[in-house]
Parts: sequence; C-alpha cells; structure tokens
Amino acid sequence: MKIGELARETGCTVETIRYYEKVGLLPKAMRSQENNYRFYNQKHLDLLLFIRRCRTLAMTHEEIQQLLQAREEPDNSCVSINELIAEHLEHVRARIEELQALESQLEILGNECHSVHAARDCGILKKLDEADNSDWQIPKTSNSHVEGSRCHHKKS
Amino acid sequence: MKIGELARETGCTVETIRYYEKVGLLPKAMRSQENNYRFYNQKHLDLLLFIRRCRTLAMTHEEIQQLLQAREEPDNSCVSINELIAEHLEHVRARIEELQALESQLEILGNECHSVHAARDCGILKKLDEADNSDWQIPKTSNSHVEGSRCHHKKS
DNA sequence: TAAACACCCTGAAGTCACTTTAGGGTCAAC
DNA sequence: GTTGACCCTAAAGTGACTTCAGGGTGTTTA
Repeated sequence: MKIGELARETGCTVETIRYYEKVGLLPKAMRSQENNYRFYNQKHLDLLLFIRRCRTLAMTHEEIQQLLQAREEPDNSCVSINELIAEHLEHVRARIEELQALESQLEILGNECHSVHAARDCGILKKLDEADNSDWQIPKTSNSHVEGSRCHHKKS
Repeated sequence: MKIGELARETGCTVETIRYYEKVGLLPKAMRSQENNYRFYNQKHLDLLLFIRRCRTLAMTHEEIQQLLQAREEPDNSCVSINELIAEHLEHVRARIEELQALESQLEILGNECHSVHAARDCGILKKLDEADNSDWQIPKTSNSHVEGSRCHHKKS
C-alpha cells in the first residue's frame, strides 16, 4: 500500500511516517520504479501500529527503539521490557504530581482576585508581583521526560 | 547589577535571561560604555521575578505577555486576567486527566507480563503487537498547551 | 487537450522554550 | 603572563513533530 493508505490505517500523518523513516524509527520502504513512491507491506503496518501505540503511551523514540530491539530478539529475557515500562510509569506519575501541585497553585492564585475591578487592584497581579518570595519556591522538578517535564534525559 | 547577579537573584540562567531579552519578553538592558555589559535595575528584577513565577505555573510566553500588558494598564478591567488564569487552570486539569488515563493504560500494560521469561512470551510486547485495535483507541487529546499536550496553540 | 483535484516526492525551516556550541573579550588575583 | 570567573554574540541543537517551498504523478471532467 502507498503512504496515504498506511497513514489512514494507523491514524498517523504521511509527514510523520516520512519523519519516522528519516530518523530510523521505521525501516525504509520499498519504492516503485516509475515514480519512486513508497510501498508498504504488512510488516511495516505492524511496526507502525506498534510505534503509534508506544507514542500514545508517551514513550520517547529511544524507549520505543529499545522495545523494538527486544522484539527482534525473542530469546532474550523480558526483564528490560518490564523495567522500561515500570520506569516510564514512574515518570508519568511524577508528572501527574507536578501538575497537581501546579493546579493547586493556580487555584490559590485565582482566588486572590475575588471580583472584577481595575488591574491595579487585581490580587492575581499583586501576587505575581509580590516582593516576598516565600510563596514562590521554585518547584523541585522530577527527572521525568514525559512531555511537560523540565528535564530531558541527558545524552552524554 | 550585572547579568550573573540577576540570574542568581531570580534562580534563572544568564542564557535564559539573554533569551528572554532576545524574544522581547524582558526589556533590553542598559549597557556599560566600556565593555557593553548588561546592567539591570530594580524594575528588571521585578519583571524577571514576575516572568519566572508565571513560568513555574507553566504559562506560555504569550500568556505572560498578556499579563505583563495588563500590568502596564492599571486602569483596565482585570477580567482578562481572571479569564487567562481560569483557562490556564482548565488546561492543566485537562492534562492531568490525560496523564491519569495514560497511567491506567500503563498499569494495565505492565500487568500483561507476570514474570520474567523470554521476550517472545512477554505479554507487554504481545499487547503492543496485537492485531486487534480496539484496546488502542487513539486518545482524544485536549487543546491544552500545558507541556505534555499533543496540541500547540495555532498561530493562524 | 487543459484544468482540477488528490496524492506523491525532497529538503529545509518552523514550532516551543530553552540549552549548548563556537569563538572571543574583560577583569581580578597570583 | 597565566588562570579562572564573568561577559558578549550568533548559531545550532534539543525532541517530536509540523509547515513551507517547490515540484512530479495519476485520474477525471469539460
């Protein structure tokens, strides 16, 4: 099948499919001789579905590569797979906690302004402007890579 | 004060301060004549603290610009401020819900593998590879811009 | 036959909010 | 003079796409 069909089958865009091929996440497609169009078989469809499912789980490309590698080595132990999923789950949980703290802060901030008046009297602006920094501890961020994290995995 | 001092006062990096000046979020600093170093006064310190507090609340630069604008117009109504904070809070809540759904999915997936064995028998891989797509509805994503969202504000 | 439309291709740049790299100057202390 | 901390600029990198720019292919219709 051609790329448009693959895109529709997997709920993905053709641009993303080309991107995945470019970054090596998806193997290169066969090409037609007359017009160089990409052609995909069942294996590519399976792989792309796998990748998209991992993406819906907010896994990074690196994590996905690791799972794909494990999939290609069926005799190896599945310990690393279990660990990867468990660690990813911890990242997600950490991010949830961060956002819940943020939610609380925003609720408190929103309550600083009780009615509509001039901006000069707005409790929200006053709070954001206050000299006292004690209510504004910079939150200690997690190492979660899950989107929204303030820390990316180091590549060193 | 010089940029390093401002950075330490605000828990920010010099690179980020320069970046904020470049993108126009922070007004340009005065410069010394002999070596072109940036010099900052109390107003800059106040502004940067305001900006950093907004960033800890995961507000976008655009949102921060809006609040800074409101701050410069003290006679205007604070309705827009209230609305901005409320909308942002809704985005954060939406993102929390998305992540909680993701957490559930990961828990379920993790439970597909009950003990360590060969990758070929791993329930996690099987689940990610299954032909049946019904457990893999692509989640309907929110329009939340809060980091981790899959949708950015359109600029059109 | 030309136009319209849907689909395909490539490379490059843009998105967001920083962060790092590359290369160079300034200042103070030893 | 050397060393180390600090300052400067421009540009590229980060991650995962997404859009832009420019062009080709195939089918249908007037």
